[in-house]
Amino acid sequence: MPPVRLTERQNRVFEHIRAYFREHSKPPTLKEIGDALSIRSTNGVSKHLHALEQKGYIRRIPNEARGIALVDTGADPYALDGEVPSLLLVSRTDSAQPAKLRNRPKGALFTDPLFLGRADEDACLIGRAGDDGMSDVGIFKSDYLVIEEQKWRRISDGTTVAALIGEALVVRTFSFLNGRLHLQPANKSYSKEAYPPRDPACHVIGPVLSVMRKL
Amino acid sequence: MPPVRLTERQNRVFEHIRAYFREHSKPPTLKEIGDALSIRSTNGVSKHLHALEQKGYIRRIPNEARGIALVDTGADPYALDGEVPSLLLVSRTDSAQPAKLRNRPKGALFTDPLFLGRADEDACLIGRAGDDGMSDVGIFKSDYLVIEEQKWRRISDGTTVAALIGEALVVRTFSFLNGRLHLQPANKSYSKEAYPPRDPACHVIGPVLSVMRKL
DNA sequence: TCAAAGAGTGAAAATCATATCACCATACCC
DNA sequence: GGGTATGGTGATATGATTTTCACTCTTTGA
Repeated sequence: MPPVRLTERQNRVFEHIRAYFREHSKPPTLKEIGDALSIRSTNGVSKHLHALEQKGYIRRIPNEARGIALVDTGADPYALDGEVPSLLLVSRTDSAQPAKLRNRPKGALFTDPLFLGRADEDACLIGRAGDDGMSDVGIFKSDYLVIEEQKWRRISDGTTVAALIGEALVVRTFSFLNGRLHLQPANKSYSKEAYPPRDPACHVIGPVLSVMRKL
Repeated sequence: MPPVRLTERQNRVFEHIRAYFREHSKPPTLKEIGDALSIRSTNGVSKHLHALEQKGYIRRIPNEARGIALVDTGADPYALDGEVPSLLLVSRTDSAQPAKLRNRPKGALFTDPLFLGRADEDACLIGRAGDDGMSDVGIFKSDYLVIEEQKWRRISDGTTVAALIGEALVVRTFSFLNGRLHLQPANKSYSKEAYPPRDPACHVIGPVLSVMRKL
């Protein structure tokens, strides 16, 4: 069934919710909607929301503060313009799906060949450090990392690598001992971890070639 | 002030907020964060949020349900037009002849506009850190530094700057007090120095915009 | 004309969320 | 040993927000 038409007033309410979302990245309260549209009673607003929900424009979560969700089917802002990227800046990826690493890039950064060393440009990508586990060696959360994608078998012990652990991209010192991948943080307040090969909770992307930080 | 480092626990809280945002398009409540991280008291969560706010990772809106906002650190959609900026890599220069800084460059590095921020490309150059005076904040000897040339009078106190002291190019925290230029290292084993303006032994080049390191 | 449906008021009740208090424990540094 | 930072528990107070109830008014279509 096609979405039912909105009355003029209902459309105003709906548009205000979208505008509020754009500005605050969260839903408004009933009172805030009322203030904006000069509706003094939250109940008046509540009835509009009920109508919008019936007509399929929003979803409500009962008894929850700001429990309004847009049912948006619209196209997401794929702001990315396909330029001449040097290295892909990869987005958050789950360790269970490492193949998706290059899927939805956040962008691309021009990178001088100096920072790639001898590595093949096409094997390199850029990620951002997800924690401060290596802050003792000067690699901090959100630093930009030039990573050379490489199978863990070819990485020698003691190499600084980037790895996905769950949804986080972290930097660690790599070693392979007793049939397990060891990821050692430099910072002792972080804990050392070891995983069996092919554990979906852990994917070693490859050596970190360079680190870049915007101050 | 560069963003202060997060503890492992604080990082977990921060990452959970981001994950919640991705999934629900709105901020979580204190209780929801607590449930996810096994913190039974909302006060425990509250303290984490306070720390995250102090360190500049989030912003809180007092007395508001879900009053958490992520401080925009995302890749700036700086849809820059033209070429890839190529910055001069300067060579050793004596502080008494700062005008010679660009004279016999060692080379040039392609540098993504992201690392220049709003600075004018032509005012920027690249130098290499000459000592470990800022190793405590993750800037090490021989790191590549993107420096915006700027007169010291226009630099505000607390800015991280590059300066020539004798023949060495060093990174320090700048301040101007009692008619003297103060250069404060982050590392305690280095000594703080102060110079009168126009002392040939010291030339402040300008703010350090970015740091890059080949591993 | 009369009954829905839309739009709204005002207030109280119920629940959701945040803020604040006191107190405990561990680690680390001087 | 004392001070500070971190990471907690649990209770309670104070707001913030949503729900519900009773009632009014106008528009609209059969």
